[in-house]
Amino acid sequence: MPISSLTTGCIQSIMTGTEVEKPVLQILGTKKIASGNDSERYRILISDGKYLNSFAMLATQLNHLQQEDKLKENTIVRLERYTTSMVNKTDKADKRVMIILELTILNDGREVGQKIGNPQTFNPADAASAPAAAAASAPKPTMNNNNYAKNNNVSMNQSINSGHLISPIASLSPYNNKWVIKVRCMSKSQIRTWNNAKGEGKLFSMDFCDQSGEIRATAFRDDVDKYYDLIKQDGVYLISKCTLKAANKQFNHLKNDYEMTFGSETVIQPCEDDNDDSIPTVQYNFTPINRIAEMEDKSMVDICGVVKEIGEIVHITSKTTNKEFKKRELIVVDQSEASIALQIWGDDAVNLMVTFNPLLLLKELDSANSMELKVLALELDPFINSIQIFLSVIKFEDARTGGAGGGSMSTEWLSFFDVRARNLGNGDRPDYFQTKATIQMIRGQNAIYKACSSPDCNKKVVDEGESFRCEKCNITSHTYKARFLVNMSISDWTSNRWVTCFNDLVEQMLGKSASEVDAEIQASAGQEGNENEPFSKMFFQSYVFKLRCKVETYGDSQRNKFTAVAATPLNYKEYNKHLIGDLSRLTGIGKN
DNA sequence: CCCCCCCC
Repeated sequence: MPISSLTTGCIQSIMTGTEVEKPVLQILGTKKIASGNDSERYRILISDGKYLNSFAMLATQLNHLQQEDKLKENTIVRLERYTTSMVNKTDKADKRVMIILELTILNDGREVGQKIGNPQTFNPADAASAPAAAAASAPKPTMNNNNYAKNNNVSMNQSINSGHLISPIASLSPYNNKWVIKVRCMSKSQIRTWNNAKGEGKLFSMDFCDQSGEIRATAFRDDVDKYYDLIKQDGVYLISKCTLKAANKQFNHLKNDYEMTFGSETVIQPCEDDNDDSIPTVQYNFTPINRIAEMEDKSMVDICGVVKEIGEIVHITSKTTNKEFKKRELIVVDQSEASIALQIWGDDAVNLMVTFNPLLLLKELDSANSMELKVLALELDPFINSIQIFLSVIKFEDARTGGAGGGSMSTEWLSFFDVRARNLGNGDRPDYFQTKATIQMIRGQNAIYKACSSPDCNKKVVDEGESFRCEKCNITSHTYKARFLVNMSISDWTSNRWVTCFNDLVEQMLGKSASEVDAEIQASAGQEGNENEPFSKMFFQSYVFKLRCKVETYGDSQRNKFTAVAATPLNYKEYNKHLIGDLSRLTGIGKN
């Protein structure tokens, strides 16, 4: 590879505001800028052979280059994209810094082996006296047609801009409050309230991006009302006068050392053109679903998949905080032919259906061909809105162990033998596992109970003959709601257990509602010994049971109580895949 | 100024 020649003298043009397209420069050094936390930023000493520029920074998305040691001394690079920004220093003149957004390495530092030319530190004061010389020696600098750079020169709305140029997110810091950023909203949270020792209030936060990076912003209290409806996902905004502070990396995974807070001074102006392609849309880095199990707990992943199953909205009351939650679970599959349960909480779970087309999505169940999935996910229009949800950065709970908090499809396969051998059910929290099992026996007696007729209450009522009293709702009604609560003995390949199966699962397995069965039983009242008959359809059916077990104490005896939380009809293709996986793990034969 | 992330 011949050594590339540098764009001699271009630093003068760049640092005085003239844009040079794709300049070729030599790196003479890199330096990590001290920062208060584990996020890094690198300053680069860069040369055009004539001038040195030490006010160049690497956009954080390029940090990997430094970490991979690709920016060694003497390396020659071509800047594919960069931007400059005026940094205001109160005691001195404004200073221009250069932020490198994208570069190509032309020659390795060792290959070049030396500093090219005898570059001198560029001094803007000198430039004023001799501007022509450098421009003449540069190989035809042309105006940079890069959109981002162009935007820097667009005359912005004076009301917020006060004549300042658009700054890249990467240049924001707590020491600089004279800036306007032009950003796209990548995501917006729900409104959340808090109530603690320090007081109460509400907030929402949103993540913004531009070409240089990303940053989180949070609005509190009155600002929530002011801005919540204004900020829309994918919208482009001009924003100024926020407070910056160090980002708390524990909760904020964006690539930025800082995060910002809206205040009374803050000005936000929506841009007319949300399609402005100078401001990037959300960038994804997809992880195949079958790799998630290998990742560290609580890792952040982007996934690209389609919905295989859509759960109902479930209302939950937290046992620790007594707070009400709404949840919906989706099963998502991707090209890796793996699936994972995706939990969607709060209003997101409710609003999901609005843009959802369950028919189209469910169609994938039958033609689960990995090649087709990709095309459908990316190109079928009705998918796009819903798919966006999965494309977003999604936090999966412990997908590996299937223990507390695991998604249903990531639940560990364990036999009843394993469960006993591992002493499961003895912890503070219940244990979850799944096994393929066949229903051997069903206890028909008391398989249906009379539940409170209020829609959200399933509590067993006190039967007062003519009326039914719910002690939870404190109401008495003349009607009740029949619900299943079935005990059945199920057997896997190692052993059998009595498990409790709640209403929805039994209705699903039986294809009949508890009310229908209740009516049948009433109609044939008096016939003894036929209690199991209504359930005969379920006998000897096999399912993949997802089970919860927890040791409970009854008087002075303890018993491991098993409850079915899901029963999926056997999909032999999938189950065989699991068995083949076990075989290859056990024997080392097969997969790599 | 939040920082909770729930449940079966």
